[in-house]
Amino acid sequence: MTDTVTPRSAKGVRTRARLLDAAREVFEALGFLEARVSDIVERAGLSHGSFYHYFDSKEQVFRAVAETLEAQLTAPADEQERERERDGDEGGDGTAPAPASEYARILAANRLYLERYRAHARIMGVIEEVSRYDDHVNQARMRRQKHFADRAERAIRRLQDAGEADPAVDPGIAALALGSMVARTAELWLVEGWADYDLDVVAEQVTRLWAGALGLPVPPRS
Amino acid sequence: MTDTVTPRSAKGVRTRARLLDAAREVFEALGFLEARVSDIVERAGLSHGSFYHYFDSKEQVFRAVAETLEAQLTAPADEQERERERDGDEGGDGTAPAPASEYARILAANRLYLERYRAHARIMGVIEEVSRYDDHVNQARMRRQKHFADRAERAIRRLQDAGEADPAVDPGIAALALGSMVARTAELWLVEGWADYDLDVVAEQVTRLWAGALGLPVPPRS
Amino acid sequence: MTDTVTPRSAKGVRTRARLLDAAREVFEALGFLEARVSDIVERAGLSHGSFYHYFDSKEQVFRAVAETLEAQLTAPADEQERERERDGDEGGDGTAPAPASEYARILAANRLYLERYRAHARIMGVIEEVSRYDDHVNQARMRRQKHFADRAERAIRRLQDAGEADPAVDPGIAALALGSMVARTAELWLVEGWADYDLDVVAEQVTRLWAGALGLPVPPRS
Amino acid sequence: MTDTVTPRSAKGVRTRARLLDAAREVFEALGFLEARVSDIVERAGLSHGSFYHYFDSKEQVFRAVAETLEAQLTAPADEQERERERDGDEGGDGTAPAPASEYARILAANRLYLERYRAHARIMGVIEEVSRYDDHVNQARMRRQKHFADRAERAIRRLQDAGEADPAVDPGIAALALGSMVARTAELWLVEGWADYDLDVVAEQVTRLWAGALGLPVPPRS
DNA sequence: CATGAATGAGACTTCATTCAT
DNA sequence: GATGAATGAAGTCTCATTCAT
Repeated sequence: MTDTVTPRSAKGVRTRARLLDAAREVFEALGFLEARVSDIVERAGLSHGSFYHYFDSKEQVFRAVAETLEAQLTAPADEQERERERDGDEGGDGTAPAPASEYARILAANRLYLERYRAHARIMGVIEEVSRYDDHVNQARMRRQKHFADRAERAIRRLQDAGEADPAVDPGIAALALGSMVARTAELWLVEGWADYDLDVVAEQVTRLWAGALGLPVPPRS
Repeated sequence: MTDTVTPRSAKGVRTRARLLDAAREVFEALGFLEARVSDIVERAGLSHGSFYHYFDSKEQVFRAVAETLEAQLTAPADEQERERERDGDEGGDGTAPAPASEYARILAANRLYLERYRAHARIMGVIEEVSRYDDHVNQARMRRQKHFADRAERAIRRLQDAGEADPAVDPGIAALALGSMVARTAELWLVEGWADYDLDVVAEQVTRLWAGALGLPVPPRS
Repeated sequence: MTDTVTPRSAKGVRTRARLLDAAREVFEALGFLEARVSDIVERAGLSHGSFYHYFDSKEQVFRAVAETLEAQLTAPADEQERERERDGDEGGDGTAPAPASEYARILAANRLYLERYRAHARIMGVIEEVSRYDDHVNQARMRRQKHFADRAERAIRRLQDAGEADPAVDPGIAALALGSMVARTAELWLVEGWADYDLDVVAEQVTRLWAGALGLPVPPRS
Repeated sequence: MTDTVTPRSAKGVRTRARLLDAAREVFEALGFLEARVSDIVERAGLSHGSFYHYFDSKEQVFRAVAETLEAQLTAPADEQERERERDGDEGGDGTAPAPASEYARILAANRLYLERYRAHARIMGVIEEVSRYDDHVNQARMRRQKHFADRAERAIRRLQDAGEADPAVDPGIAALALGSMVARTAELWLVEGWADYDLDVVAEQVTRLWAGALGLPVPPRS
């Protein structure tokens, strides 16, 4: 009944990190079920004992991997990401980014989501897998969905109140549906290999659909 | 390596069907991983040997269950379903259904999809699970997605050619995204218990979003 | 507890024969352990039920196959075999066979043994296999060995009494050893593929060794 | 698919050895097919897991057991064995052993083979069994045969060149046949219980036959 | 005579986890 | 902190044989 441990020494911190890295790589390569603790410790160059010194179980190490991801997905954009967003926004003619229209705000959010998803596509696929049979992971996934849905719902209400969005739209259902649209499109495209699209194009298209769905004005053909 | 068998007698047909039914029920109750072959044969009142007389493995029986489902989901609407569609369409005031406007057609398809999904929600959730680690099941799932996406893509092109849908929309991406919207909304709502919505409302809302996304006219608030 | 049956009708006789033939072919192709009753009935174009109508078990059908073989191996030479023996005996110069010298008699017996072994090499290999874990089959094999050993022992005694064979040889041990020599040589050569020898050469060589071992005169280099 | 392991610690070495010993004993008592992995681990006082930590399968542990045996059978005689050889050689009258005549050399080799075979008769019988359906084991057995046959073949050629052995003998076939004689005699005598002979007598007799077969001088009746 | 559906005991094997060093 | 040997529960699958029709 060795209790897992939060490392106290610098060496312990490094060992734990090695295990986490190895775990992520193995899960990416094999999925959760195929991955064995042996694979993880082998890749980390450590022993079984060390693994269980830092983690309770295979499930728990996966949760640790997944939580890191979830945090990264819902974090506010960092400077680098805001930079890329401006680039993607300026269109082909090199003009300055549009002022923060509603459409532009949605586009920025969608781009950010897709970029992050793409950066971690493999492990996102495994999270989709594991969330089907691990409650903890599923709850984390649901929290993320809710996070995006709540934000979207508030935005829709605001736009309806401002007379810009179709008042016949149910903000709750619309937030669920539009978030689902982006999330599953990302999965099918980036995990399942649905087709070989360009990220800018996909971001623009889903944003166009999103805006049109709410009755917001959409830009003409670019 | 005992060869599985296609039943040659009426009794065999019945036994195989009993196993399939039992398997579906067990998978619905326990999910794929938790389900044991013992559970299935116990419920079917048969022996292990009988199971392996008809199926190679737990995987294979699940594929058989899933294929039945996939076929049902993509089949054309039967009379009963068309009946329900007319009921759902007439709104709360008992007026006649709208003539087959584009909106009405999309609504009908979405209602049908959601009704069928709801009728099999449990096993649909398990299919989502298994498709993450079984290639066969995943391919069947992908075929279903493609089936819906192709139909949607053709419809979008037709509408664009007729000058009714936004020509700036990419039909391929839009078909993927809108199909994803409905599919994942169904999953989160009916499998994950996202919220307790009314089917008519959800069908109307996703259809409104779908139509708006393409730039089609949407009805005013009902 | 269906008792096996000695077929009464002509049809039954044919069915049993089909099963025996199929069994021999399957055993030759797969060995005993790998062979399944399913393989046998499939090849015979019959059902499991039919198999157990005529045979008690997989062991028993093998014993039936083996017994047929054993009988053929120990039977006196038929006309055709005596014919071949004369051909092999006459050497390259077409002269008449030598009169029945002792050497010639031993050669004839060894040739006959090797020819029969070669004609059934596959199944002989399987008999060697099965006799290691089936008492019945082993006893049959031992009876065959004893049959040859007894004959050889009597011949050795006779030759010793006639002052032709080395009196220091123990007839019992020599019979065992020389029989073993021919039997295992046949197995290694014809079943294990030890080398690609000519039957006439092998027969001549083992006979030469056999005769020399007993102190009998051997012919000079042919 | 857990990788088996070469023990890294002294304890591991001991455990692996315990398993090997237990396996040999169980195989001797039950034969290969009847032996279960459970029997082996029970006798070793270990768990199933430990077994599969060191061996892939029942087949593999048998191969390890067999390889040890094969090595012992083909090793050069140790001091103790040479001692016994001298004892056996001196005959009943207590005279000194003959100088290393060819006959004496063959006798020494045959005695050694028979003694070793007798010391491991049970497991040798099981090796004969298993080699009929396990390619690895069969190949090891064939290597052993070839080892003895090659040695014999070289000796025969040497004797022929020296004008001592019958030049009409084919060295390859004779080596196969005489090796077969000793090997199968040992099996029938020591495994199948053919008769209750004395080892010295059998060694002397097969050597007498062997020498006579090659046309070498054999000692008169002892 | 023939069919083929049904049986069921039991062996092998995996791998997450524990524990002595 | 680290090692790796040891554990053992649990589940899949095979196939000879039986039996109802």
